Amino acid sequence: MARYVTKQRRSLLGYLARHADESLTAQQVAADLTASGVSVSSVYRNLTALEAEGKVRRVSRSGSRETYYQYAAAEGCRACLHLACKRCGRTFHMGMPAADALVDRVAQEEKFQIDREDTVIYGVCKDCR
Amino acid sequence: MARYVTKQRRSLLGYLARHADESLTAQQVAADLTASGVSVSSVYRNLTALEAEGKVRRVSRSGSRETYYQYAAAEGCRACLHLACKRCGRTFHMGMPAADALVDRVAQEEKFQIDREDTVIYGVCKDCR
DNA sequence: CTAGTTGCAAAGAGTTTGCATGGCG
DNA sequence: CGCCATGCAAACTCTTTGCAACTAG
Repeated sequence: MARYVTKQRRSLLGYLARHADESLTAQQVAADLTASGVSVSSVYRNLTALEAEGKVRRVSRSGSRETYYQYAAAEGCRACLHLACKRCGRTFHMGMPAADALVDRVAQEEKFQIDREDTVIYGVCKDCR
Repeated sequence: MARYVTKQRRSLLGYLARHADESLTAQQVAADLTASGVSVSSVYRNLTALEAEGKVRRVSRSGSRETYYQYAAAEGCRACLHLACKRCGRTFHMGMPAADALVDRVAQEEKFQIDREDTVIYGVCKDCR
């Protein structure tokens, strides 16, 4: 339970917010924040804490060995599906109507209940094509 | 690079085929095959080789730190989307019509080109609800 | 016979943890 | 002040690699 607002935690949140639409490895975050005077262990510990709090999401790119972290900014973020570009690494939000339609359709046709929070759809965004 | 059919490779393929609808960590595979006289390094090396050959897919479950491997059996497997149950770990194939519709819709509405091979949709299957 | 493979053990990479110190409330 | 959080380094876990022996073709 993170009760204290330490400067390290603030640094991390600030950093994540500034990279809200990217997915970063713990390594990258640690490397960048170490320069700002935050220890590696603090980065890991806070990342874990924030994930438990739901403020950060842990995604994983296929083909890569590392785990990626991503700021779970907005509230509505939890209700929409995410599209991750394999080229630029940015994340996009799928429009609600489209997302709803998809979830409903799969539920009906495949009898499979999609978990919006955990699902990340990979592909190539319009800018990278 | 010509490939030899060694007993280790055969063991691995057999094992994977027997667990075709599950996703397993390299660890699990290694542990089980070690008992059958296959060394850990061979498991890793063959898993990597098979992934390069496209016979095995590397997926990753959100919330988990490890990488999961899964047998990419059928050919048509490459063209359809995958649904992974978070409860039982099994993988299902999304019917082609539904998958096509989804890919097309996202391409149109979001201008995002989905990569069917890399995308794994998480949720709960009908048996686990 | 030749080149791909294997096992083992040592080396790496990434992440976690114990403990004394430091800082928020 | 009491407690949680931080740093640092050691500990760990998972995966990769060097090398000599081995084997499929």
